[in-house]
Amino acid sequence: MSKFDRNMRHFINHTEENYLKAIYALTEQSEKGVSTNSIAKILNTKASSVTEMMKKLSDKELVSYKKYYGVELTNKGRTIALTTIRKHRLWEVFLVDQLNFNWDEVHEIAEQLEHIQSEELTNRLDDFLGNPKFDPHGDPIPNSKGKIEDHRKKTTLSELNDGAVSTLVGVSDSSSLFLQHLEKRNLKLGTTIEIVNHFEFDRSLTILVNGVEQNISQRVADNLIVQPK
Amino acid sequence: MSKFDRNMRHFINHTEENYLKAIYALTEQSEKGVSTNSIAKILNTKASSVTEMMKKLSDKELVSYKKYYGVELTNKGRTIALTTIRKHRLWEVFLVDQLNFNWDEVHEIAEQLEHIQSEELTNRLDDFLGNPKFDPHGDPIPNSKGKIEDHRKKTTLSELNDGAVSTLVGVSDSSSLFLQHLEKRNLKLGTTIEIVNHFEFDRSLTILVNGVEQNISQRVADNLIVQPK
DNA sequence: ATTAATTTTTAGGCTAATCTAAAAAATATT
DNA sequence: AATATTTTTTAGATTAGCCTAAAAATTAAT
Repeated sequence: MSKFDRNMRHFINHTEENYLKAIYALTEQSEKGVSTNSIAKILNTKASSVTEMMKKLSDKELVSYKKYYGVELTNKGRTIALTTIRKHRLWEVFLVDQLNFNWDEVHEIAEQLEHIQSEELTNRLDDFLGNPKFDPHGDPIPNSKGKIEDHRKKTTLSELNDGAVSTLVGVSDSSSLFLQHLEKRNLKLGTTIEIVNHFEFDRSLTILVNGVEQNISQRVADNLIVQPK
Repeated sequence: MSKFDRNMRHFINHTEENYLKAIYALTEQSEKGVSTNSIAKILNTKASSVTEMMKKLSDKELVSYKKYYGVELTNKGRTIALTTIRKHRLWEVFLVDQLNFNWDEVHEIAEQLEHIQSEELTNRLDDFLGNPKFDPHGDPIPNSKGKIEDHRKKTTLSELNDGAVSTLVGVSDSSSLFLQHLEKRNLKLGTTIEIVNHFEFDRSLTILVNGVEQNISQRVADNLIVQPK
């Protein structure tokens, strides 16, 4: 095999990256080998197209694929998936933190930016953003080796007990109404929240934010994604 | 024609954007209708491929094309070309100003970033960067309507006369050796330079930068691209 | 354990963008 | 003006990624 051929193996295009990402996402959910149909559904394509692509990715040793028995990522494939996810999430942080996009507006743009190819760019962007560990939706950002360092589970604020201290890392409702509501209450990404107590009556809770106590409804707490400390 | 069809006309992909950019660049150089071969050369493709694409762009009313007589951009086509160039140059500013890339490292990455589709993103990036008028190579950045507002000619510092005041907008030599040299002498993008005098002997010159006089060689002055004020 | 239903794969086409080789038109040369 | 050269276009293939429809394999249901 020529040096050229060997290098070509490393060249992954948009389409392939999207397939690998989809397989990774499905693997997270079910652990088992991923089905052709489930991939097709995520990528808005047909099962026959998926089968064809699986052969290609299998040739490139990015997935292990056995006819009729679903597909799994190889280490190589998983690293590429995680690298793409890393780029996606870093760009989301950029869009929200630096360009003041709302958390719900960034996905589509990040879907494009995640395919930009330059390791140097990704790493500089990472540094520029202060090496964030989570994206605006609270999902962890893999490091430059494609490893997720921080596996702490994220939950909603409403699931934590009195006395729990956590960091706000995301929201599940990203309507501008809700985001504006948060702004008024000084709840920003990265804010530390301590739960003071729950009220039995309506499940509303008192929280401590920047030394100030305030009361929030269960509805709000349900939509706050936090990382327990 | 359905509304769908009309909208589809506005959808331009990577390849088409690159063709439009190439035609724009060639038009700048020669004013005349652009030849099939010259486009092929820029895009590293074959004349036959160009011919085919010209038919397609012509159908979309982005170029006016007559067999054997070269091609010109329509207003629509030129606007798209300029919008792509705007994106390219804004991203170059981002890479150099914010991520500290050298001026010579950014072209390839910007070639990718220029195809990201989101007007909102481009305009926010523009604001984020402080609405720069020139990219790191001294080329003007079109506005959000695809118009170049500032047509001032850029020249090298060595072509200006005593007393001339100008802004450093780029370099022609982008070796790291040269860039490091500039750093030491406090010559950054956007720096105002006043020429105090020329020395006949070796054509070196005394310049005033941030209130401090210094002497620079002709060699250096040749490689500094400036915008006269 | 057969049959029925579902899932997956194969077979055969389609489109966009490219290519090579040959034909046609324009330009240059004698 | 006729011929030679260059440029451009056409004709016919190729590749990646997708599609539909039919066949094959697996899984579920009786």
